[in-house]
Amino acid sequence: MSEKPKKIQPDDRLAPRAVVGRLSLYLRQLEALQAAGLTRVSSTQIANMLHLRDAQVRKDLAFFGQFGHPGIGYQIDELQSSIRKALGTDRLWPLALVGLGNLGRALIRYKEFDKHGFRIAAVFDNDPKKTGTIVQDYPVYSIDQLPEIAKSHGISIAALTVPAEVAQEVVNKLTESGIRGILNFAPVALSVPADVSVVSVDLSVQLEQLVYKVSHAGGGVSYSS
Amino acid sequence: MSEKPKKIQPDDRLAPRAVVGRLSLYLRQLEALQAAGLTRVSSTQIANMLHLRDAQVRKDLAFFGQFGHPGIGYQIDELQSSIRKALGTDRLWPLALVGLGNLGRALIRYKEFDKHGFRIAAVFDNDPKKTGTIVQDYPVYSIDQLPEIAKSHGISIAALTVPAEVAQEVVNKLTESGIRGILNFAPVALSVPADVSVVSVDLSVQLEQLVYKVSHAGGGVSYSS
DNA sequence: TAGATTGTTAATCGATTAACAATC
DNA sequence: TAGATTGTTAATCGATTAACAATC
Repeated sequence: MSEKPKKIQPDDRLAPRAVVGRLSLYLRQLEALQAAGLTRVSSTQIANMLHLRDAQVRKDLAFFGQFGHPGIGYQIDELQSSIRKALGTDRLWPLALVGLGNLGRALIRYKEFDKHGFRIAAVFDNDPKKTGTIVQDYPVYSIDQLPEIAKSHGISIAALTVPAEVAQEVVNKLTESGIRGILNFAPVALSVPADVSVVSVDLSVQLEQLVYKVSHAGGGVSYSS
Repeated sequence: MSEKPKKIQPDDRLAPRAVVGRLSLYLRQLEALQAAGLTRVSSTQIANMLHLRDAQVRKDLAFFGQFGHPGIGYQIDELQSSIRKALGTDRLWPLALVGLGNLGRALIRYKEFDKHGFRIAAVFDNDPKKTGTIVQDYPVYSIDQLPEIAKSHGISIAALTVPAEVAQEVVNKLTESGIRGILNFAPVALSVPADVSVVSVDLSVQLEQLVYKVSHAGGGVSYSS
Protein backbone atom coordinates (compact mmCIF):
# COMPACT_ATOMS: atom_id res chain seq x y z
CA MET A 1 0.00 0.00 0.00
CA SER A 2 1.58 3.24 -1.10
CA GLU A 3 1.00 6.39 0.91
CA LYS A 4 -0.89 9.14 -0.79
CA PRO A 5 2.04 11.23 -2.04
CA LYS A 6 2.37 14.58 -0.35
CA LYS A 7 1.59 17.51 -2.60
CA ILE A 8 4.83 19.07 -3.80
CA GLN A 9 3.64 21.64 -6.29
CA PRO A 10 1.30 24.40 -5.05
CA ASP A 11 -1.34 22.72 -7.16
CA ASP A 12 -1.05 20.39 -10.07
CA ARG A 13 -4.70 19.86 -10.90
CA LEU A 14 -6.18 21.84 -13.76
CA ALA A 15 -7.64 25.06 -12.45
CA PRO A 16 -11.39 25.52 -12.91
CA ARG A 17 -12.19 27.53 -15.99
CA ALA A 18 -13.82 30.27 -13.91
CA VAL A 19 -10.64 30.72 -11.90
CA VAL A 20 -8.47 31.04 -14.99
CA GLY A 21 -10.87 33.58 -16.42
CA ARG A 22 -10.54 35.76 -13.35
CA LEU A 23 -6.77 35.41 -13.33
CA SER A 24 -6.67 37.30 -16.62
CA LEU A 25 -8.84 40.01 -15.16
CA TYR A 26 -6.56 40.34 -12.14
CA LEU A 27 -3.67 40.75 -14.54
CA ARG A 28 -5.43 43.58 -16.35
CA GLN A 29 -6.06 45.39 -13.08
CA LEU A 30 -2.47 44.92 -11.98
CA GLU A 31 -1.26 46.39 -15.26
CA ALA A 32 -3.50 49.40 -14.72
CA LEU A 33 -2.35 49.83 -11.12
CA GLN A 34 1.27 49.58 -12.15
CA ALA A 35 0.73 52.14 -14.89
CA ALA A 36 -0.70 54.37 -12.18
CA GLY A 37 2.56 54.05 -10.25
CA LEU A 38 1.48 51.73 -7.43
CA THR A 39 3.67 48.90 -6.20
CA ARG A 40 1.48 46.90 -3.86
CA VAL A 41 -2.18 45.98 -3.59
CA SER A 42 -4.47 43.94 -1.33
CA SER A 43 -6.97 41.25 -2.27
CA THR A 44 -9.72 43.58 -1.06
CA GLN A 45 -8.63 46.30 -3.46
CA ILE A 46 -8.48 43.94 -6.42
CA ALA A 47 -11.87 42.52 -5.46
CA ASN A 48 -13.50 45.93 -5.22
CA MET A 49 -12.23 47.01 -8.60
CA LEU A 50 -13.71 43.93 -10.24
CA HIS A 51 -16.85 43.70 -8.12
CA LEU A 52 -15.78 40.44 -6.50
CA ARG A 53 -15.08 39.28 -2.93
CA ASP A 54 -11.66 39.44 -1.38
CA ALA A 55 -11.82 35.80 -0.33
CA GLN A 56 -12.38 34.80 -3.92
CA VAL A 57 -9.33 36.67 -5.12
CA ARG A 58 -7.16 35.01 -2.48
CA LYS A 59 -8.60 31.58 -3.14
CA ASP A 60 -8.12 31.90 -6.88
CA LEU A 61 -4.49 32.83 -6.38
CA ALA A 62 -4.01 30.11 -3.77
CA PHE A 63 -4.72 27.62 -6.48
CA PHE A 64 -1.36 28.40 -8.02
CA GLY A 65 0.77 29.14 -4.98
CA GLN A 66 1.43 31.69 -2.27
CA PHE A 67 2.15 35.06 -3.76
CA GLY A 68 1.14 37.44 -1.00
CA HIS A 69 2.66 38.81 2.18
CA PRO A 70 0.40 38.51 5.25
CA GLY A 71 -0.25 41.88 6.78
CA ILE A 72 1.13 43.59 3.68
CA GLY A 73 -0.68 42.44 0.56
CA TYR A 74 0.74 41.62 -2.85
CA GLN A 75 3.73 43.13 -4.58
CA ILE A 76 2.26 44.14 -7.93
CA ASP A 77 5.21 43.19 -10.14
CA GLU A 78 5.69 39.88 -8.31
CA LEU A 79 2.04 38.99 -8.62
CA GLN A 80 1.97 39.93 -12.29
CA SER A 81 4.77 37.58 -13.18
CA SER A 82 3.32 34.84 -10.99
CA ILE A 83 -0.01 35.08 -12.79
CA ARG A 84 1.68 35.17 -16.19
CA LYS A 85 3.61 32.08 -15.26
CA ALA A 86 0.43 30.35 -14.10
CA LEU A 87 -1.36 31.25 -17.32
CA GLY A 88 1.57 30.33 -19.52
CA THR A 89 1.86 33.85 -20.93
CA ASP A 90 5.34 34.39 -19.53
CA ARG A 91 6.64 33.65 -22.98
CA LEU A 92 5.80 34.86 -26.49
CA TRP A 93 3.16 32.89 -28.37
CA PRO A 94 3.36 33.13 -32.14
CA LEU A 95 -0.12 32.99 -33.58
CA ALA A 96 -1.52 31.95 -36.93
CA LEU A 97 -4.35 34.10 -38.22
CA VAL A 98 -6.59 32.01 -40.43
CA GLY A 99 -9.23 33.78 -42.48
CA LEU A 100 -8.82 37.27 -43.85
CA GLY A 101 -12.36 38.59 -43.63
CA ASN A 102 -13.41 41.74 -41.79
CA LEU A 103 -12.68 40.29 -38.41
CA GLY A 104 -9.37 38.79 -39.48
CA ARG A 105 -8.13 42.09 -40.84
CA ALA A 106 -9.15 43.82 -37.62
CA LEU A 107 -7.22 41.30 -35.55
CA ILE A 108 -4.05 41.86 -37.58
CA ARG A 109 -4.09 45.44 -36.40
CA TYR A 110 -5.26 44.65 -32.88
CA LYS A 111 -2.70 46.20 -30.55
CA GLU A 112 -3.77 44.38 -27.39
CA PHE A 113 -2.46 41.05 -28.60
CA ASP A 114 1.08 42.40 -28.82
CA LYS A 115 0.77 43.92 -25.38
CA HIS A 116 0.05 40.53 -23.87
CA GLY A 117 2.67 38.33 -25.40
CA PHE A 118 0.90 37.30 -28.57
CA ARG A 119 2.33 37.93 -31.99
CA ILE A 120 0.71 37.16 -35.30
CA ALA A 121 3.39 35.15 -37.02
CA ALA A 122 1.63 34.23 -40.26
CA VAL A 123 -1.63 34.92 -42.07
CA PHE A 124 -3.62 32.38 -44.05
CA ASP A 125 -6.57 32.46 -46.39
CA ASN A 126 -7.82 30.15 -49.09
CA ASP A 127 -9.04 32.82 -51.47
CA PRO A 128 -6.58 32.79 -54.41
CA LYS A 129 -7.19 36.50 -54.82
CA LYS A 130 -5.68 37.03 -51.38
CA THR A 131 -2.91 34.45 -51.20
CA GLY A 132 0.39 35.81 -52.37
CA THR A 133 -0.52 39.39 -51.49
CA ILE A 134 0.85 41.34 -48.56
CA VAL A 135 -1.60 42.57 -45.94
CA GLN A 136 -0.32 44.87 -43.26
CA ASP A 137 3.24 43.62 -43.79
CA TYR A 138 2.13 40.00 -43.67
CA PRO A 139 2.41 37.77 -46.72
CA VAL A 140 -0.84 35.84 -47.09
CA TYR A 141 -0.33 32.11 -47.39
CA SER A 142 -2.66 29.42 -48.60
CA ILE A 143 -3.99 27.19 -45.84
CA ASP A 144 -2.25 24.30 -47.55
CA GLN A 145 1.05 25.87 -46.56
CA LEU A 146 0.11 25.80 -42.90
CA PRO A 147 1.88 22.57 -41.89
CA GLU A 148 5.22 23.73 -43.17
CA ILE A 149 4.94 27.30 -41.91
CA ALA A 150 3.56 26.33 -38.52
CA LYS A 151 6.57 24.09 -38.09
CA SER A 152 9.14 26.61 -39.26
CA HIS A 153 7.68 29.43 -37.15
CA GLY A 154 6.94 27.33 -34.07
CA ILE A 155 3.25 28.18 -34.23
CA SER A 156 0.96 26.11 -32.01
CA ILE A 157 -2.12 28.33 -31.69
CA ALA A 158 -4.42 29.93 -34.23
CA ALA A 159 -7.17 32.52 -34.41
CA LEU A 160 -9.90 31.27 -36.73
CA THR A 161 -11.92 33.92 -38.56
CA VAL A 162 -13.24 31.98 -41.53
CA PRO A 163 -16.94 31.68 -42.52
CA ALA A 164 -18.95 29.21 -40.45
CA GLU A 165 -19.55 26.98 -43.45
CA VAL A 166 -15.90 26.08 -43.88
CA ALA A 167 -14.80 26.32 -40.25
CA GLN A 168 -14.80 22.60 -39.44
CA GLU A 169 -12.98 21.74 -42.62
CA VAL A 170 -10.30 24.33 -41.90
CA VAL A 171 -10.06 23.15 -38.29
CA ASN A 172 -9.27 19.67 -39.52
CA LYS A 173 -6.36 21.05 -41.49
CA LEU A 174 -5.20 23.04 -38.50
CA THR A 175 -5.17 20.08 -36.16
CA GLU A 176 -3.40 17.96 -38.76
CA SER A 177 -0.76 20.70 -38.96
CA GLY A 178 0.03 20.39 -35.28
CA ILE A 179 -2.03 23.35 -34.06
CA ARG A 180 -2.84 22.72 -30.38
CA GLY A 181 -5.18 25.60 -29.62
CA ILE A 182 -7.83 27.47 -31.60
CA LEU A 183 -9.48 30.78 -30.79
CA ASN A 184 -12.63 30.29 -32.80
CA PHE A 185 -14.75 33.20 -34.01
CA ALA A 186 -16.94 31.15 -36.34
CA PRO A 187 -20.44 30.64 -34.89
CA VAL A 188 -20.32 26.84 -34.93
CA ALA A 189 -19.53 24.07 -32.48
CA LEU A 190 -16.23 22.62 -33.63
CA SER A 191 -15.05 19.04 -33.20
CA VAL A 192 -11.38 18.57 -32.43
CA PRO A 193 -9.13 15.75 -31.22
CA ALA A 194 -8.93 15.35 -27.45
CA ASP A 195 -5.51 17.00 -27.23
CA VAL A 196 -6.56 20.20 -28.99
CA SER A 197 -8.13 23.11 -27.10
CA VAL A 198 -10.79 25.41 -28.45
CA VAL A 199 -12.04 28.68 -27.02
CA SER A 200 -14.99 30.05 -28.92
CA VAL A 201 -15.99 33.68 -29.11
CA ASP A 202 -19.35 34.23 -30.75
CA LEU A 203 -20.13 37.93 -30.91
CA SER A 204 -23.82 37.42 -31.69
CA VAL A 205 -24.12 35.19 -28.64
CA GLN A 206 -22.57 37.92 -26.51
CA LEU A 207 -25.02 40.44 -27.89
CA GLU A 208 -27.88 38.07 -27.10
CA GLN A 209 -26.64 37.83 -23.53
CA LEU A 210 -26.73 41.58 -23.34
CA VAL A 211 -30.25 41.77 -24.74
CA TYR A 212 -31.45 39.24 -22.18
CA LYS A 213 -30.03 41.31 -19.37
CA VAL A 214 -31.42 44.56 -20.76
CA SER A 215 -34.82 42.98 -21.36
CA HIS A 216 -35.04 41.63 -17.85
CA ALA A 217 -34.44 44.72 -15.79
CA GLY A 218 -31.61 44.14 -13.34
CA GLY A 219 -28.56 45.47 -15.05
CA GLY A 220 -25.15 44.75 -13.63
CA VAL A 221 -21.77 44.02 -15.07
CA SER A 222 -20.45 40.73 -16.32
CA TYR A 223 -17.33 39.50 -17.98
CA SER A 224 -17.20 37.08 -20.80
CA SER A 225 -14.64 34.52 -19.69
CA MET B 1 -50.85 37.63 6.32
CA SER B 2 -50.80 37.39 2.57
CA GLU B 3 -50.38 34.01 0.91
CA LYS B 4 -47.27 33.52 -1.10
CA PRO B 5 -48.64 34.22 -4.60
CA LYS B 6 -48.76 31.17 -6.81
CA LYS B 7 -46.34 31.25 -9.69
CA ILE B 8 -48.19 32.19 -12.86
CA GLN B 9 -45.40 32.57 -15.37
CA PRO B 10 -43.20 29.54 -16.10
CA ASP B 11 -40.48 31.39 -14.26
CA ASP B 12 -40.12 35.01 -13.38
CA ARG B 13 -36.75 34.94 -11.66
CA LEU B 14 -33.72 36.01 -13.63
CA ALA B 15 -32.16 32.98 -15.28
CA PRO B 16 -28.60 32.14 -14.22
CA ARG B 17 -26.02 33.59 -16.57
CA ALA B 18 -24.78 30.13 -17.51
CA VAL B 19 -28.27 29.09 -18.58
CA VAL B 20 -28.72 32.12 -20.79
CA GLY B 21 -25.35 31.50 -22.37
CA ARG B 22 -26.34 27.99 -23.34
CA LEU B 23 -29.71 29.15 -24.65
CA SER B 24 -27.89 31.08 -27.36
CA LEU B 25 -25.89 27.99 -28.24
CA TYR B 26 -29.06 25.92 -28.50
CA LEU B 27 -30.42 28.52 -30.86
CA ARG B 28 -27.35 28.27 -33.10
CA GLN B 29 -27.71 24.51 -33.27
CA LEU B 30 -31.40 24.76 -34.04
CA GLU B 31 -30.65 27.15 -36.88
CA ALA B 32 -28.13 24.70 -38.28
CA LEU B 33 -30.55 21.78 -37.95
CA GLN B 34 -33.30 23.73 -39.62
CA ALA B 35 -30.98 24.70 -42.45
CA ALA B 36 -30.29 20.98 -42.82
CA GLY B 37 -34.00 20.39 -43.31
CA LEU B 38 -34.91 18.80 -39.95
CA THR B 39 -38.10 19.68 -38.12
CA ARG B 40 -37.72 18.04 -34.72
CA VAL B 41 -34.95 17.28 -32.30
CA SER B 42 -34.48 15.69 -28.87
CA SER B 43 -32.65 17.06 -25.85
CA THR B 44 -30.17 14.22 -26.24
CA GLN B 45 -29.35 15.27 -29.79
CA ILE B 46 -28.86 18.90 -28.83
CA ALA B 47 -26.72 17.83 -25.88
CA ASN B 48 -24.50 15.62 -27.97
CA MET B 49 -23.85 18.31 -30.53
CA LEU B 50 -22.73 20.72 -27.84
CA HIS B 51 -20.98 18.20 -25.61
CA LEU B 52 -23.49 18.65 -22.80
CA ARG B 53 -25.91 16.35 -20.95
CA ASP B 54 -29.49 15.88 -22.05
CA ALA B 55 -30.77 16.64 -18.56
CA GLN B 56 -29.04 19.99 -18.66
CA VAL B 57 -30.67 20.95 -21.93
CA ARG B 58 -34.10 20.08 -20.59
CA LYS B 59 -33.50 21.84 -17.31
CA ASP B 60 -32.25 24.98 -19.01
CA LEU B 61 -35.34 25.10 -21.19
CA ALA B 62 -37.61 24.30 -18.24
CA PHE B 63 -36.50 27.56 -16.72
CA PHE B 64 -38.55 29.38 -19.32
CA GLY B 65 -41.48 27.05 -19.84
CA GLN B 66 -42.52 23.78 -21.39
CA PHE B 67 -41.59 23.63 -25.03
CA GLY B 68 -41.25 19.92 -25.67
CA HIS B 69 -43.53 17.02 -26.46
CA PRO B 70 -42.98 13.97 -24.23
CA GLY B 71 -42.13 10.92 -26.29
CA ILE B 72 -41.55 13.13 -29.33
CA GLY B 73 -38.97 15.81 -28.62
CA TYR B 74 -38.96 19.45 -29.64
CA GLN B 75 -40.39 21.00 -32.76
CA ILE B 76 -37.42 22.97 -34.08
CA ASP B 77 -39.29 26.05 -35.25
CA GLU B 78 -41.37 26.19 -32.08
CA LEU B 79 -38.32 25.88 -29.88
CA GLN B 80 -36.46 28.53 -31.84
CA SER B 81 -39.14 31.11 -31.36
CA SER B 82 -39.56 30.16 -27.71
CA ILE B 83 -35.86 30.67 -27.07
CA ARG B 84 -35.85 33.95 -28.99
CA LYS B 85 -38.75 35.13 -26.91
CA ALA B 86 -36.96 34.11 -23.72
CA LEU B 87 -33.80 35.92 -24.76
CA GLY B 88 -35.65 39.00 -25.96
CA THR B 89 -34.35 38.61 -29.51
CA ASP B 90 -37.79 38.12 -31.00
CA ARG B 91 -37.65 41.72 -32.06
CA LEU B 92 -35.13 43.90 -33.88
CA TRP B 93 -32.56 45.67 -31.72
CA PRO B 94 -31.06 48.80 -33.24
CA LEU B 95 -27.49 49.15 -32.12
CA ALA B 96 -25.13 52.08 -31.74
CA LEU B 97 -21.55 51.40 -32.77
CA VAL B 98 -19.25 53.64 -30.77
CA GLY B 99 -15.60 53.84 -31.80
CA LEU B 100 -14.41 53.48 -35.37
CA GLY B 101 -11.09 51.72 -34.89
CA ASN B 102 -10.13 48.41 -36.50
CA LEU B 103 -12.61 46.44 -34.47
CA GLY B 104 -15.41 48.94 -34.98
CA ARG B 105 -15.00 48.88 -38.74
CA ALA B 106 -15.02 45.09 -38.70
CA LEU B 107 -18.27 45.05 -36.72
CA ILE B 108 -19.97 47.35 -39.22
CA ARG B 109 -19.47 44.67 -41.85
CA TYR B 110 -20.18 41.75 -39.53
CA LYS B 111 -22.97 39.77 -41.14
CA GLU B 112 -23.88 37.64 -38.12
CA PHE B 113 -25.40 40.57 -36.27
CA ASP B 114 -27.99 41.09 -39.00
CA LYS B 115 -28.80 37.40 -39.00
CA HIS B 116 -29.74 37.49 -35.34
CA GLY B 117 -31.93 40.54 -35.11
CA PHE B 118 -29.35 43.20 -34.53
CA ARG B 119 -28.94 46.18 -36.79
CA ILE B 120 -26.32 48.87 -36.53
CA ALA B 121 -28.46 52.00 -36.57
CA ALA B 122 -25.81 54.67 -36.10
CA VAL B 123 -22.05 55.01 -35.87
CA PHE B 124 -20.17 57.32 -33.53
CA ASP B 125 -16.60 58.47 -33.09
CA ASN B 126 -15.00 61.46 -31.50
CA ASP B 127 -12.21 61.93 -34.02
CA PRO B 128 -13.10 65.10 -36.00
CA LYS B 129 -11.38 63.52 -39.01
CA LYS B 130 -14.00 60.80 -38.98
CA THR B 131 -17.16 62.60 -37.92
CA GLY B 132 -19.13 63.85 -40.86
CA THR B 133 -17.75 61.20 -43.20
CA ILE B 134 -19.64 58.19 -44.47
CA VAL B 135 -18.31 54.74 -43.60
CA GLN B 136 -19.95 51.74 -45.22
CA ASP B 137 -23.14 53.74 -45.86
CA TYR B 138 -23.21 55.01 -42.29
CA PRO B 139 -22.75 58.70 -41.53
CA VAL B 140 -20.33 59.03 -38.63
CA TYR B 141 -21.66 61.16 -35.80
CA SER B 142 -19.87 62.79 -32.93
CA ILE B 143 -20.50 61.15 -29.59
CA ASP B 144 -22.07 64.38 -28.45
CA GLN B 145 -24.90 63.72 -30.86
CA LEU B 146 -25.66 60.42 -29.20
CA PRO B 147 -28.49 61.54 -26.89
CA GLU B 148 -30.51 63.00 -29.73
CA ILE B 149 -29.85 60.18 -32.21
CA ALA B 150 -30.35 57.41 -29.68
CA LYS B 151 -33.72 58.91 -28.94
CA SER B 152 -34.77 59.41 -32.55
CA HIS B 153 -33.65 55.93 -33.60
CA GLY B 154 -34.90 54.12 -30.51
CA ILE B 155 -31.41 52.85 -29.70
CA SER B 156 -30.94 51.34 -26.26
CA ILE B 157 -27.84 49.18 -26.71
CA ALA B 158 -24.33 49.96 -27.91
CA ALA B 159 -21.17 48.17 -28.97
CA LEU B 160 -18.17 49.96 -27.52
CA THR B 161 -14.93 49.74 -29.49
CA VAL B 162 -13.04 52.78 -28.27
CA PRO B 163 -9.53 52.76 -26.76
CA ALA B 164 -9.33 51.60 -23.14
CA GLU B 165 -8.14 55.02 -21.97
CA VAL B 166 -11.35 56.80 -22.93
CA ALA B 167 -13.80 53.91 -22.42
CA GLN B 168 -15.14 54.94 -19.00
CA GLU B 169 -15.59 58.53 -20.11
CA VAL B 170 -17.52 57.44 -23.21
CA VAL B 171 -19.57 55.00 -21.13
CA ASN B 172 -20.66 57.87 -18.93
CA LYS B 173 -21.96 59.69 -21.99
CA LEU B 174 -23.71 56.55 -23.18
CA THR B 175 -25.54 55.97 -19.93
CA GLU B 176 -26.52 59.62 -19.75
CA SER B 177 -27.95 59.23 -23.25
CA GLY B 178 -30.30 56.49 -22.13
CA ILE B 179 -28.25 53.53 -23.33
CA ARG B 180 -29.27 50.50 -21.24
CA GLY B 181 -26.80 47.89 -22.41
CA ILE B 182 -23.17 47.96 -23.52
CA LEU B 183 -21.20 45.28 -25.34
CA ASN B 184 -17.75 46.35 -24.24
CA PHE B 185 -14.63 45.46 -26.19
CA ALA B 186 -12.30 47.78 -24.29
CA PRO B 187 -10.05 45.87 -21.89
CA VAL B 188 -11.15 47.70 -18.76
CA ALA B 189 -13.61 47.15 -15.95
CA LEU B 190 -16.38 49.68 -16.50
CA SER B 191 -18.54 51.30 -13.86
CA VAL B 192 -22.17 51.84 -14.77
CA PRO B 193 -25.40 52.76 -12.97
CA ALA B 194 -27.28 49.81 -11.47
CA ASP B 195 -29.88 49.79 -14.24
CA VAL B 196 -27.36 49.50 -17.07
CA SER B 197 -26.02 46.12 -18.23
CA VAL B 198 -22.51 45.47 -19.48
CA VAL B 199 -21.16 42.40 -21.24
CA SER B 200 -17.43 42.58 -21.75
CA VAL B 201 -15.51 40.77 -24.46
CA ASP B 202 -11.76 40.98 -24.02
CA LEU B 203 -10.03 39.20 -26.87
CA SER B 204 -6.65 39.09 -25.13
CA VAL B 205 -8.28 37.46 -22.13
CA GLN B 206 -9.78 34.82 -24.38
CA LEU B 207 -6.41 34.15 -25.91
CA GLU B 208 -4.91 33.81 -22.44
CA GLN B 209 -7.58 31.25 -21.59
CA LEU B 210 -6.56 29.32 -24.65
CA VAL B 211 -2.88 29.45 -23.77
CA TYR B 212 -3.61 28.17 -20.29
CA LYS B 213 -5.47 25.22 -21.72
CA VAL B 214 -2.82 24.48 -24.32
CA SER B 215 -0.05 24.82 -21.73
CA HIS B 216 -1.74 22.44 -19.33
CA ALA B 217 -2.30 19.42 -21.52
CA GLY B 218 -5.93 18.37 -21.44
CA GLY B 219 -7.47 20.05 -24.41
CA GLY B 220 -11.21 20.15 -24.78
CA VAL B 221 -13.71 22.62 -26.07
CA SER B 222 -15.16 25.56 -24.26
CA TYR B 223 -17.50 28.35 -25.09
CA SER B 224 -17.07 31.87 -24.01
CA SER B 225 -20.47 32.80 -22.64
C1' DT C 1 2.61 46.40 20.04
C1' DA C 2 -1.76 47.24 17.26
C1' DG C 3 -3.53 47.05 12.80
C1' DA C 4 -3.66 44.93 8.47
C1' DT C 5 -3.85 41.20 5.49
C1' DT C 6 -2.78 36.64 3.97
C1' DG C 7 -3.77 31.52 3.28
C1' DT C 8 -6.98 28.12 4.46
C1' DT C 9 -10.78 25.67 6.67
C1' DA C 10 -15.58 24.93 7.22
C1' DA C 11 -20.23 26.41 5.95
C1' DT C 12 -23.13 27.96 2.45
C1' DC C 13 -24.84 28.37 -1.77
C1' DG C 14 -25.80 27.17 -6.54
C1' DA C 15 -25.38 24.33 -10.59
C1' DT C 16 -25.19 19.72 -12.71
C1' DT C 17 -26.57 15.09 -13.08
C1' DA C 18 -29.21 10.83 -12.48
C1' DA C 19 -33.36 8.82 -12.17
C1' DC C 20 -38.10 8.22 -13.09
C1' DA C 21 -43.19 9.02 -13.41
C1' DA C 22 -45.98 11.07 -16.91
C1' DT C 23 -46.90 11.39 -21.62
C1' DC C 24 -47.17 10.57 -26.48
C1' DT D 1 -48.80 -1.78 -26.77
C1' DA D 2 -43.66 -0.90 -26.63
C1' DG D 3 -40.36 2.54 -27.21
C1' DA D 4 -39.05 7.16 -26.84
C1' DT D 5 -38.67 11.37 -24.61
C1' DT D 6 -40.20 15.06 -21.72
C1' DG D 7 -40.42 17.75 -17.21
C1' DT D 8 -39.06 17.51 -12.58
C1' DT D 9 -37.41 15.77 -8.17
C1' DA D 10 -33.70 14.35 -5.31
C1' DA D 11 -28.74 13.47 -5.00
C1' DT D 12 -24.31 14.92 -6.21
C1' DC D 13 -20.94 17.82 -7.21
C1' DG D 14 -18.40 22.14 -7.37
C1' DA D 15 -17.81 26.99 -6.47
C1' DT D 16 -18.31 30.95 -3.37
C1' DT D 17 -18.21 33.06 1.00
C1' DA D 18 -17.33 33.82 5.90
C1' DA D 19 -14.41 33.39 9.47
C1' DC D 20 -10.09 33.15 11.71
C1' DA D 21 -5.35 31.64 13.08
C1' DA D 22 -0.89 32.88 11.38
C1' DT D 23 2.02 36.43 9.96
C1' DC D 24 4.17 40.80 9.14
